[in-house]
Order: sequence, then structure tokens, then C-alpha cells
Amino acid sequence: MPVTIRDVARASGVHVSTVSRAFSAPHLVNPDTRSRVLAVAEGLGYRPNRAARALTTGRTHNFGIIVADIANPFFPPLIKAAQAHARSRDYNVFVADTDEDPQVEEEVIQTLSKQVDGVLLCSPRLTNKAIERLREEVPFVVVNRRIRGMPTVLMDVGQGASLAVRHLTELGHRRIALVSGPAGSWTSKAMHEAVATAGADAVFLGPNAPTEQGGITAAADVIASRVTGVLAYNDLVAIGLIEGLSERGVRVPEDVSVIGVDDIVAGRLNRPKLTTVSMPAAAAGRVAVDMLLQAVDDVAAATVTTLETSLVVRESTGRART
Amino acid sequence: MPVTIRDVARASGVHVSTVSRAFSAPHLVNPDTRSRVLAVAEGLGYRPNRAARALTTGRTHNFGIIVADIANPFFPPLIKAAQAHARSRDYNVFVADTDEDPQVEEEVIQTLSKQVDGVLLCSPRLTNKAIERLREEVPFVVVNRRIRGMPTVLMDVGQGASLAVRHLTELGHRRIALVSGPAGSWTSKAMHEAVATAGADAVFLGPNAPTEQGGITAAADVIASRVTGVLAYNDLVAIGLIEGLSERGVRVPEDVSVIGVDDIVAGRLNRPKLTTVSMPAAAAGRVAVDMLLQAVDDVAAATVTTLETSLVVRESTGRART
DNA sequence: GTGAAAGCGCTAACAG
DNA sequence: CTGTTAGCGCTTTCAC
Repeated sequence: MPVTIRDVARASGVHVSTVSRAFSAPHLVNPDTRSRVLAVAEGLGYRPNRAARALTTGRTHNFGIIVADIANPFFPPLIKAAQAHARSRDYNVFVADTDEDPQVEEEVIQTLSKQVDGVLLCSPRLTNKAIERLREEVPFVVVNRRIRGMPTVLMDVGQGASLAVRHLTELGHRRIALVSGPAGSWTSKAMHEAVATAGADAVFLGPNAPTEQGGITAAADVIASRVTGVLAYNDLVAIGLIEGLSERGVRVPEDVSVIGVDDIVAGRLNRPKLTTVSMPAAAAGRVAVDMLLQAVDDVAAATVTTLETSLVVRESTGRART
Repeated sequence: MPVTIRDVARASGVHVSTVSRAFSAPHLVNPDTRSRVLAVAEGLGYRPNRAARALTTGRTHNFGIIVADIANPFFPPLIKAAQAHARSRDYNVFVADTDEDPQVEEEVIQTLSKQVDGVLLCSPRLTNKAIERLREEVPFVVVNRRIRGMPTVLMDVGQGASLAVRHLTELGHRRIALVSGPAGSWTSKAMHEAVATAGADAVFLGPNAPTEQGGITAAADVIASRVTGVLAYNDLVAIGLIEGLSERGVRVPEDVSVIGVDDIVAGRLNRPKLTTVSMPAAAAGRVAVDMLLQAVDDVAAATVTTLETSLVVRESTGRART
């Protein structure tokens, strides 16, 4: 049987409330009593039951992180950073994978709602309306999607796309393509806009599946469009594209330069090493947790934090053929 | 203010215990009353508070998954499968990343212990002794490490290593190397043993860091050892090794064949595509959850489940030079 | 500075 | 079948 506060109280000859205070309100208890209680607790191997504490305090000291797909290499670094940061603030985290299914997302939020003080919603698939509604049940911080009036952490893909286009034009590329992602995607839209206003001669290819296969498939269109520089929706698409091009005898970067987005591990390991727009995923995780912590106390806050992206130049880009 | 069981009781004109039963013991309540209560609950947006329920039932309906490093591409598929399976059994999961630190591992287990019914310990870094001790506080299932008397899920790397060696000898390789991992690693030991008994002329190179850099560094030794076939500790090492070899003008698979272990995404994307021992990570996640579910009810069980691995032949292996 | 008592949301005997 | 009554482990007034 697990040891409770009552066992500690008995063993140290004080009342339970004193034990409780020894842990959660040290200044209200005599230093001597406190250290004695703590010693006894230690000896008994006492661990406060956080769930029971939550019942009276209203603070669970838990967060939820909800992602569309844990296996998507973009998320683990974000989760890792968020979890570590939460831990440093004495919070534990639930992680739930919705498998890209809005319905599952909603259910997960609901089962979690009473067990957490807040939820990190990463790239949610739910409608804005649904999210607004669920917000009544539990505080959110949204990552990677813009929803009016909600605390949000954004990674500035638009700015990243501009960086990428600038890099290509500096290398002498005159005609470039954006190999975009799924139809409704917020990210696709932001990239499209950035590329369109970057002042290059741009063609837009898509929609494509946000996967390696999507990239492979897009290779034919890229060749047909006779561009020399490409910005892909993400690294997976970029890697697939490079593969598709190479199958058709087009070399990267000698014939065509390719830039990805995300900076996943695989891109660094791939040949040629992928030039990519690096997303500050770890920073996003930390910031999101900070905002959540804040949202928990201060319902009013609804900030938007936009994190800068950066371009990592590796081997998949080079001077344009002349 | 969140809606509680009491609000539902009041609104539907029954006692709280009836509402409680309507949810957790349907057969004990009149069908009509039940459906009325459920309707009212639905209307009010009532969600049972699982933490409060846990206080009386002793079942939290939560699991913990503790991993050394979420960002290690080996874990996400395991976590994803475990989480999905747990969800299907109406369990939520905490995920904690220990950053390879035994001390953190212990702390995490302790803060989680009262909030979960059991913990999945993946590739733990703690000593056997420490784990035995913590076992008093919460049931474990250990994944990827053999600990006597504990429910364990193993992926048979030894058998995978045998498969790999057989594949190499079938391709005509006479002299092969095992580029092993960190010194104390259980996996390294199992691979070593399997390779040693596989009946080939084998050389053992290591220890090495279990990373791409470890592989790059090992390239010189591999060349010096004049082998034509290599089994690497894992895919990261294999990919690094291929890179290191190529920097030194040794081509894969033309000059040397390389096999990895894990079947991470990056290996499939890499050039040449990596031949590798595929670990049944998703299956391991599911099985582990099943065992945990069982361990929660039946303290006695201490089964070991060993999952078969398989060899995925891609492009990094070929016939030996003659 | 410490004890007593009430109560968080819920379930589990026990009556009726 | 449903209401009553205890409590789960902990915190928090309120007294002393």
C-alpha cells in the first residue's frame, strides 16, 4: 500500500495539515518541525499524490501535447523541448497522437481536459470553430496555425521562404518553382505568398502530398516547368523530389537546386545534404510551454509569438547553369 | 467553472451516485434513467474527472512511457503505436524524455508513479538494482533490456544480426566487421555474440558512439581491417560509416557492403538506400501496453516477449568483390 | 505555529 | 433500482 500523508503525520507525531504545509507552504511551519517531517517522509519513501492535490488546488501540474503524427520527424524535437521545459517547471506532460484525425483530436482533448492545466495544440486539424468551443474546457496554446484571439506560436515559414528565394536568386537562378503541399494548408499559403512577392519569376506546382512520394511524383512537373531552382513544401518532399529528379537523369545541384523546409535529421544525412529552411522547433516548444504557463494564470493573454526561421545552406543548392 | 457530477445530478433530478453509476456501472441503473442522465450530461458538456475517479478506484487509467531520447528516430514509432493502443483501451499516456540521464529517469518515475497504473521503460539507463527498487512504487514493463523477473519486451537483435551476417556471406563476403556501439550496451553484446557464432571470419570494431559521427569515425578502422562487409550498431552509425567511407574513396556497395539496424526513416531516404535489420517497434509498443495492462491486474506475471526482427535488403549491400 | 474540520469530484458499500 | 453515507489523499479556512 502506497504511503500517504497520513502515514507521515503519524510517524512524525504531527497533524496531516502540518505535513501538507511542510511540503506546499514551508514558510508557515517551524523550520525544525519541517525538517523532521521531511526526514520522516524521506525515510518512508513518501511521494505526494499530485492528482489528489489537484482536486483541492485546481492545478494538476500536467500539460497535454497533442500532435497530428508523432512519427513525423518534425515533432519529436518540439515535444522533447516542451517536455524538458515543462519538467523544469514541475509539470508532467501527456502526449497524444491524433493520427491526423480531427475526430480523434477532439476526443483526446476532452478526455485530457480535466487532467491538465492546458494543452499544446500542434498543427491542429480541427476547425477553428471546434477549437473555439473546446477552448471553454481547457486553455490552449496553438502551435503552427493562426487562430484569432488565441495564444499562438508561429514559425515564420513565409520569412524562411523569402530567405530561400533570395538564396536561389543570389546563385543566379532566374526561374524557380514552389512545390507546395496539401491544398488547405496554412503553411502552403504562407509560402506561396512569400514566394509570389519575392520578385522572382516563380511557378507554383501542386498540391502535393507532404511526403517523400509527393516529391517523387512532382519531379516530372518540375522538369516540365524548366526551372533551375526549387523550394519544396518540406524536407520530405524535397528529398523525394531529388530522388525523382535523379531517376530522370536530372542532377542536384548541378542541374537543379532544391531547398527543403524543416531541417529534419534525414536531410542532414541525405546525399546531397539538403539545403533547408530550419524551423526553430525546440524554441517553439519552450515558448509554447511558457505561454501555456501564463495562460493558466492569466486568462486574458492572447499573444502571438512568431519565431524566426533560418536558412541552412548545405549541398543541394548551387550556382545556376548558365 | 467546470461541470461536475453534482450539476448533472441536480439537473436530471437524481442522486449523484445514480449519475456515477450511469457512467461506470450501466447495468445497475434503469435504462430510462440512464439515458435521461446521459442526455443531461451531454447537454451540460459534462466530462468525468478521471483523476477524482482514480482517487477512489485506485486506477488512474494513465500510463507513463519513459524514453531516453524522444528525438532518437527509433522511439517515435514505438510511442505512436503504444499511445494508440493505450487509447483504444481508454488509457492516456504521459511521455517523458530522460535525456539519457539515469538520475532524471529516476525522478521522472517517482513524480509519475502516483499518476499512472504502470510505466513502459524503454531502453532504461538506470541500474538493475534501482529498477528493482522502483518497481515497488509502480509496475513496469521494460522494453529493450533484459532484467530478470520483470515483464520484458525484446526485439531480437541477435537473430537480426544473424540474418545480416547470413545475407553478407550469401553475397560472397568472407571477412566481415561488426562496428559496435557504446561499451556497456545490451544490444552491442547481443550482436557481438550473434556475429561471433555466425561462422564467418569476423572482426569487432568499437566501442563507438551510437551516432552518425560514431560511424564516420569508424570508417578508418573499417578500411584498415580490410573487410568487405559490415554490420553497424544502428542505422545512424551505418549512415555515418557510409559517409566516412565515401570521403575516403571507398564506395558502398561496390567496395564494401554496409548493413544497419533499426530501419529508421532516414535510412530509406539515404543514398544508397540502407539495407537494415528492421525492428518491430510498433509491435513492441502494442505488446508492451498489453503486458502493462496485464501487469496492472495480475502482479505475478513476468513474461518475456521476444519479437522477431527482419532484414530489409535495399541498396547498401551487394556482391563481394572477387 | 499547529490542530480540527470541511470539502475537492467521484465511487463503493449499505440500506431500502 | 436508487438514495445515504463514507471516504480516497490532499489542501485550506478557521480556531487556538
